[in-house]
Amino acid sequence: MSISSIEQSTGFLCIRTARSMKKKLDAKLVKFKITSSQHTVLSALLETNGLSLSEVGNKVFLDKPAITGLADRLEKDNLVERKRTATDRRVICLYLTEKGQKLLLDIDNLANEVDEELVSVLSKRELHEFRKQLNQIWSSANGQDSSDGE
Amino acid sequence: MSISSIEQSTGFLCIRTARSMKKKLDAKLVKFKITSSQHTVLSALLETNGLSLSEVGNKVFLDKPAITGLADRLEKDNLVERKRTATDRRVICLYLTEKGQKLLLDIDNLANEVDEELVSVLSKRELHEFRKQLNQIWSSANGQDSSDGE
DNA sequence: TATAAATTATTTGCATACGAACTAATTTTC
DNA sequence: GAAAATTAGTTCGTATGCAAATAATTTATA
Repeated sequence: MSISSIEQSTGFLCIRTARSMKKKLDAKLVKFKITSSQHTVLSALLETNGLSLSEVGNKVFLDKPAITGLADRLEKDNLVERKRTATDRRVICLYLTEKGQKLLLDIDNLANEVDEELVSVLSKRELHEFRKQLNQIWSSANGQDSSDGE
Repeated sequence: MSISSIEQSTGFLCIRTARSMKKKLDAKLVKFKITSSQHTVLSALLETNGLSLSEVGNKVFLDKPAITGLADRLEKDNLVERKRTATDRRVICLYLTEKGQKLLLDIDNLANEVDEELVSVLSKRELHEFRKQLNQIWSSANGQDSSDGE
């Protein structure tokens, strides 16, 4: 009978750390009146301006309803724009507005700084390892790897 | 001028991985009709049955409103019980019910299995490093002492 | 001792997230 | 060419999380 303490669970540790990181990111972004989740969507669009909502979801790994909500709020603030495609009228593409592009460029440096600050306790080698392990876990949880079907 | 892609952000990677882990944990727990967040609260009480809501919050690192909500839902399902303390009538303590204790013992092994499964892509050494780094980042972000007893 | 300050839990308001069900549009099948 | 299946996005219900404001109670202090 193992009666595990919470800290023994790696899942708990990871969720706790992620929550903490998100909190810091949000705190830094609040002066720009966007959240970290919104920032990831904007960033995805900076790479490729004009993505369908589904494509955005695949990039930031969020479900459709979450993207719809994020797009709603970003559109309300005039940071993105919805445009229905002519060729396939089911598809709605998201585009950064002028305001959105400008905001994103302003934020870009800050976002990197915050990110570096968060992991500043790790050495370069450790950080490299850490990122690799995060990706390994994530890939196995989302790839065709996991032996436990369903 | 770095125009960072999302994957370059360690914060994003960690949040994404944590979300993925939480999703798996929740999927495994759904047959017991509790969520991973609720499970952490129950686990905290298994260690010490009878904690004030604030103490629970400190254990699982959630704010008071979150604990209030979790306690509401757990109480609704008769898994915990609220009792106001006589000595300090501001304090409300949470206790596991019979049902809660039983459920938690049933789950305990499963929770460990899921957790191990999630990190099964890492070697023992990597897992040790990974957990250490999670704790380092979390500690520095929360101004805690980075003395992880393990 | 009167009252200001601190503490504990709750409430309120906002923003995520997820699953299920729904609508609209397109593609596939027969 | 019409029914069926598929796809894209939205809506709805539930559960988190957080910040700020409230209420109740206790402690500190002038």
